[in-house]
Amino acid sequence: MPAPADRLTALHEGILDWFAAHARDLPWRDPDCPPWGVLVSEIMLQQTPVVRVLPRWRAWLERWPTPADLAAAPTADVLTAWDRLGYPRRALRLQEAARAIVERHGGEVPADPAALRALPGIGEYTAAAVSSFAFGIPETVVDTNVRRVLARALRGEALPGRTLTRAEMAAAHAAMPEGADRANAWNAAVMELGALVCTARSPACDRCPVREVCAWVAAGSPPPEERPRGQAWAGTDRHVRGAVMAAVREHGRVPAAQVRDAVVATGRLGAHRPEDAQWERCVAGLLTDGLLVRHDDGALAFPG
DNA sequence: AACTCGGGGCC
DNA sequence: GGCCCAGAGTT
Repeated sequence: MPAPADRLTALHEGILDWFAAHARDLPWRDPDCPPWGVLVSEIMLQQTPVVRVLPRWRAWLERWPTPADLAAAPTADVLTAWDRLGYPRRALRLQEAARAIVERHGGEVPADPAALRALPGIGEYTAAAVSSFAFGIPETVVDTNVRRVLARALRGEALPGRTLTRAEMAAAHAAMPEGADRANAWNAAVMELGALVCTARSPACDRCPVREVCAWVAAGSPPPEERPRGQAWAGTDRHVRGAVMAAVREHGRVPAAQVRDAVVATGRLGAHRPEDAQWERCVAGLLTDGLLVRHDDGALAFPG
């Protein structure tokens, strides 16, 4: 196994060359894609796989090609267009961000990571990603793919820890190659390697360009440690909230007396039948979150 | 640091 | 059925 500095050099060459040959042809990577398209893609890709984002992203950019277009749209249209991408509050934040871009930045997506970070729904990852991918500013981009690739290649760990630490960010920054162009390519390349080869469950090490210098492979590819159970799904508030949103998407407006029947009729609840308290908690939460409004007659609908 | 917040496809 | 996915915001 090489010394750390040599390993880093080998990783740079191996991953950058691999990316040049194997990168997916994603529309938001097109040099002609405007920063707005990159921003929309990053929001949609938060916790949602590429294959599900692609069709929604195309329709979105065609319908709202600039921040000003989205800022002026009825929020109900925005939520409907979000469709089933999940976490619909992201759609609200994206429209709020578009309005802030119009008000604070003259309608142009800002390049500065701090200005991006100040927009609704944009955290440390997304701010860095937009700066790097849309504007060529070599910020340190660390998503779940980057965390996993670096955990394996540099530290020999099967999977990264539960939360991103400052030490991990510093290590990711230190691992970047010199030069803005190479650093920006590196950001995309490590993510792509994690998405296509160095995957969470069944990494394709036989196709990996850097298996010779990977600390995890060198250690014999030890299995990950037991991790605490993730959130359950069936019957949770998230499940019920999603079904309520689906009912409103399908009908546009759901009379108060028909809410439960309409939601059950979506088929999304399976066999689960919420208790009164859960119905009320979920609808109240959606109203509080601004994802629904209640009309004077009690009917539920999307806002605006 | 731990929690909530969708949804679908795959093992 | 559990697990994972280009995370963010709140507590």
